[in-house]
Formats: sequence, C-alpha cells, structure tokens
Amino acid sequence: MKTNAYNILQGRGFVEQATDEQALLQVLDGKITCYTGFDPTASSLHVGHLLPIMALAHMQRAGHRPIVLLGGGTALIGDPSGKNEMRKILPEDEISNNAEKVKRQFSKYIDFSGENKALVLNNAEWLLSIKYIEFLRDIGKHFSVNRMIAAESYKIRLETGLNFVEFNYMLLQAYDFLHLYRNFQCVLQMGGNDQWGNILAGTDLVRKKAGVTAYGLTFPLITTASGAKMGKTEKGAVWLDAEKTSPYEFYQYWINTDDRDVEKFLAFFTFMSMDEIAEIGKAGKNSIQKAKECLAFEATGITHGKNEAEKARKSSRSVFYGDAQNLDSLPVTDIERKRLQDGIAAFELFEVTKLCSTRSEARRLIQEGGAYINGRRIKGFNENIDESYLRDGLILLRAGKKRYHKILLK
RNA sequence: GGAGAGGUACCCGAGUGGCCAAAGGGGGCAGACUGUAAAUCUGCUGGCGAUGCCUACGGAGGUUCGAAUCCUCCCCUCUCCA
Repeated sequence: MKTNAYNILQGRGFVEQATDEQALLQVLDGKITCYTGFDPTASSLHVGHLLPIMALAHMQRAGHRPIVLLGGGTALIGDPSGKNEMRKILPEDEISNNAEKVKRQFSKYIDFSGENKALVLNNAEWLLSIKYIEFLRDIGKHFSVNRMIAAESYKIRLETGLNFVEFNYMLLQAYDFLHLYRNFQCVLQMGGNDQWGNILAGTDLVRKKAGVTAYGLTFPLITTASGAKMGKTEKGAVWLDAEKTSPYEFYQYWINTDDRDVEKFLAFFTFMSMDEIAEIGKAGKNSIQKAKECLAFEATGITHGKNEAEKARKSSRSVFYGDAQNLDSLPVTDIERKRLQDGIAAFELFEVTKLCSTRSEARRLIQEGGAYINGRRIKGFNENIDESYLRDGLILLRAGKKRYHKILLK
C-alpha cells in the first residue's frame, strides 16, 4: 500500500497549515482530486512556482488527480494577499498568451495522460462570463466583510490602501474552488501560506453552497536562510523556461544554495527519498559541496532533462575545478571574425556579452579588478581584445568570481 | 464632494533656490577572506569611447543668471469628514 500523500508532503516539509489534518489523512486514503492555482502574470513559471508544482507531482504519484488552475480570469484582478502594493494589471491578451505558454511547462512535472491524468484549466472559462448581480446574490452574500478585513493577508493592504477590485479577489478564488468541486469533485486546494485566507474562503463556500467538507493545505513560504525571497537573483527571477534561464544558469542557481538550505531544498525540489537525503545530511560539512552538486543536478534534471543536467554539471566542473574541458553549456556570444580581427575594447565586450548591462558598468567592473579574460585579470577598460586571445577557438570571459561567458567566432 | 498629508534613484527615505547625479539605510556589484556557502571588512552603485557632455526628483508649463526646492494647471496615493 502506498504511503498516504499527506504523510509524504508532511515528511518533506511541504505542510505549513492544513484545515483538518485527521480528516485530510482519511480522505487521502482514497483517491481525490486536488488543485493549485497559478497566476499567468509572466510568460514562464519560475523557481518560486516549483514548490506547488512538486506538491502536485507528489499528489499524483500517490494516486490522486491534480488540477493545475491557471488564473487567466483572476490575474485580471490581481491578488492583494500579502502584497504591499497593487500589482499592475496586465492586458487581457497578454494574460491569455502567458497562460498558453505556461500550460506547456507543467508537462515536465505532471503527467497529463494515463490513469489519474492531470488537468489544466483556466478560470477565465467560467469567471469572464459571470453576471455581476447574480454573483453578488449567490456568492457575495456568503462573505462577511467583517471577517474579510480581519484576514491576515489583507492586513498590510488595509494600512497602505486596498481598492474594491482587489478586495473581490477572495470571492473569485473561493468561487473557483466551488466550481472545481461541482465539475470535477475537487475537494482539496493547496497553495502558498499567503493563500490561507483565500483557501479558507473556498472551503467555507463549498460547505455553504454544496454542503460538503472541502480541505485546504498551505506550503511554507520559503525564504533562503539569509532571509531573501527564494528564486530571485540579481538578474531577477530564475525561470523554468530554458530560453529565459539556461540550464547552466539554472544549475548555478541551485549550486549556490546556502549551506543551511541544502537539505531542505533536496526534500522540496528533488524526488530523492528522504532516506537518501538524510544520508547526505549526515555526511555533513565536508561534503556540503557534493550535496549542492547533487541538488543542482537533480533539480536541473527535473526541469530540463537529464541530458542538460549532465552538460551543465560538466561545464560547471570545467570552469570551477578545471577538470574535464567541457564548456558546452556556458552562455555564449558569437562574434564576427572580422570584428574580432579589428579588435574590441574590453569594456565593450563585457557589455556585448551581457555580463554587464551597460558600458559604464563594464568600465567599473574592470577598474575594480573584477573582469577576467582567459583566467587573467584585465588591466585596462579599453584593453584591445583581438584574435590573439583565442584559445582553442574561444575566448573565456569571467565577471567576478563566478559568472562565465564564452566568445565564439561566427 | 470638503479638509489635510504626500509622490525623490531598484526599494525605504533625507533634502525647501546654487556647495545636488541628490545624505543615510537596504538591496545589488566588485575586491579581500573562503568552499562557487554564510558572516565580516573595503570600495563601487544614472548614461555616454568621458577631467566633459546628456538625462533625471509624479506630468505639463512658468518665475529666475540658476529649480528636486518658488508659482500655475493637471494626474495619482493616503488620512479624516460627507
């Protein structure tokens, strides 16, 4: 018999709060349908979405049916939960565009065929056609404003300002849950802990309208050990789309995990068994670098495939440890031979490769001694780089300690 | 609708006529130390082939030799009242 899904999630650290632990354990002994919502506010999901995605994957592996709910309708409103300012409202066509792109990304993690195949739904389907008066009478009457303004998730915004549109968000999300219960027998909603209020609104509404107990479960909001929001780097979000964040960069993100987070992240972002993870944890400090490599390799493998993970690992080892010459997956810029023959000023080269976002930044970097070419520190910002710098057909640039980039001839 | 407060760089926030590309903090970047970690210390942090030029203090005008700062109109946010 399979381990209860709740125990799996619990054991891996996914559970922050649950509506009724005992009852939930019981219903999870049977097969259920559960859902998590994702707002398509960008054309790709990012690392911050990975936790709920993994949770859905675990649910499916335990025999349940996951629903991915794209908030094509709710994104038009913008969820104020836990936010300190209003999110800018995106145009409708951009949202539906994003929804299309994001939809495809899920298939790497969740199975959309076979027995308990997952579903992808878009709440635009039922939200856009809502009739206002009807909605107020049917749904709105079940909501107490007194309770809503007491909700933790609105607290910040009650201080800085919350407009009526956003205030409605909770009702729409609750209505989603009701819709999914009615049409797909969905009885469990999962989400980040900032969603707790919205989820409870949903379980309440299902009980009131359908007379059925529905359940809610939230995940911890992960911050890194140093307190930063997870999934962000200096360049912004770490995307799951290989076009936006290459497998190599993705791998680098994970290998730079804070020591204190490694074990936790192995449980969250890989499918390794908890026994294996404990084993790694026990190995302790001496092999922390190995543990990080393991995390980076596994996580990259899940998102980009084993092949890409393999390549990223090889390239990382090459540049950081100098063994094996394999720079395949390093970021690359192709330069015309003619242009290189003429020579390019160093600061220009760093800007062209996007190692620096402006030439001024490149000048600064070089002047501060943080720019390297083929492993040698660049002396002057206008050092002229030409063909004589080619080694085995490429030039290897480095900014700071760990940002590598290679130049190839076109 | 009325009264008041406010909008400054990635964020918070000081600045009320020139000394302001704008204090301070956070964040970020780089250097040192290290283990591609954390912490710490130091420097940098609008753009530009650059001892100068350009762009910037919500928007548009105006006053002035000179405006983030003063005036006019507009937009937006918050608080209290209705």
